[in-house]
Amino acid sequence: MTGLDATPVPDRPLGRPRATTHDELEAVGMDLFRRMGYENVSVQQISDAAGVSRRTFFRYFPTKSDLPWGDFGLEVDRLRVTLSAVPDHVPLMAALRRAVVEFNRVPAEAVDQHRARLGLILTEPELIARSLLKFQLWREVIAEFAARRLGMPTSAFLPELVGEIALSAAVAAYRQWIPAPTSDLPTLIDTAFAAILDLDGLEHGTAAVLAQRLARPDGDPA
Amino acid sequence: MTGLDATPVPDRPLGRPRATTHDELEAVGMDLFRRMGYENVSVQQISDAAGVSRRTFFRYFPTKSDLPWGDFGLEVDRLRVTLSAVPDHVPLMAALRRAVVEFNRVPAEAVDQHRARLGLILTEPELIARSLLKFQLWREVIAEFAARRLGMPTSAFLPELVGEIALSAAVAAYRQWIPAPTSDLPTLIDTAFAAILDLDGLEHGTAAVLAQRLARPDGDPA
DNA sequence: ACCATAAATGACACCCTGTGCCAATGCAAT
DNA sequence: ATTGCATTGGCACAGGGTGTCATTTATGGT
Repeated sequence: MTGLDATPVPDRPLGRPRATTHDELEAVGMDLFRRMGYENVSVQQISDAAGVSRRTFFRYFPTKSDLPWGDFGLEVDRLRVTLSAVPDHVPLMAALRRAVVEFNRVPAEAVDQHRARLGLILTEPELIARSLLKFQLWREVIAEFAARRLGMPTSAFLPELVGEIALSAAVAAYRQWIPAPTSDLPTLIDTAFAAILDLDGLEHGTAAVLAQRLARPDGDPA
Repeated sequence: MTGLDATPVPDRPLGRPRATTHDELEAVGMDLFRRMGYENVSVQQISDAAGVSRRTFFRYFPTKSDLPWGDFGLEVDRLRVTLSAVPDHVPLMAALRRAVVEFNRVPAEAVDQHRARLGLILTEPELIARSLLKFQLWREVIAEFAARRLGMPTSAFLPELVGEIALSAAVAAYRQWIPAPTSDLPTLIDTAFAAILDLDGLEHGTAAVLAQRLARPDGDPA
């Protein structure tokens, strides 16, 4: 050290260097899950494949079922930021619709990986169970926004209901998207919101219109 | 037995008599949960308290987290029967609204117990997780009905979405009802449906009307 | 009375997840 | 070299859940 340049936070401040990363464990784990099925892979196997002890795995992920979720907290923050930037003149449901649609727009090259992730999450029973816990954060962000708009506390009935509804739209769209490689997730979600905003119309022709919209190749002339 | 009456299926056809029942295990378990907290009670403790081996517990319930659900499959069947009896001229959402409201009407003397159950289910993380699996059956029944009405397969987008929406209404209502001993569950659920059917109106006065409706003591002059 | 049959129980062994605890490791600064 | 420190790995342990098998407790026939 020549002692001139100040490196107050030199990326590894102190102590023994890490033996792995969240990303590596996640990659190794997802690979094993895809090849052998989620419940046929033990944490021991993942740890071995990553060259790390079982104990260390649990220092990076609180649970085996957290693996497929990546850093979901960050994603949720992204949604919160998006919503906080919405101008006041945009109606509540329109704002949510747009925000949720954009939240689920993934780069073309990441689509397959994302589908695999969600497919696992909404297929494997243990992960389905876990998803409700994870999505609580997401719902909370929606509820906060609705609460601001309606002038109520976040925990009030209507904000929480709006959070549930938005999540319903997303999850229903996920379920359709996962097994259909040609479908477009943002379009599905937008359609879900359209349906929700005209539930009473479904029996009177709206359903047919929406179904036709989904049948089109990709463009979304709404 | 004087030996005259024919009993072709005498309730216990053969073999060693059962040492316990679902109801007994459930009662014993729920009592322990209430006094010590769900996660502080082991299956061993429940089994001991019921005078049965741990192994036998798992012959009656597949999981510790299934205990608070009673015979949910039967409840779901009840909902299915209700819906199948709805005349064709009743609009889709009106039928669901009514059916879900009635499904959640419990006799006055069972209210406290039911609240305790749901409170546990929607409070304890492990049980929250389990709830999604359980409610899948419930959602499926709603989706079946919507599918019939819309002339689509049950697994189509819109029927599944309607199932999600109905569940949202119920769950949001549960969450408000649990910590509020004076609130009325059917009224909350009915209000949730009212809100869902007029989401765009929430910002323009509907929210206030609904909130006021809930503030009233009990009667439901809709 | 006796014996076959059948269903449920209990005991045991086992694997897995998740956690607390502590000594060993590897790197940086002194 | 020594010290400081975060991370690792090993170990023991509680608890959930499952497969297996001998044992128990009834019924029904002879």
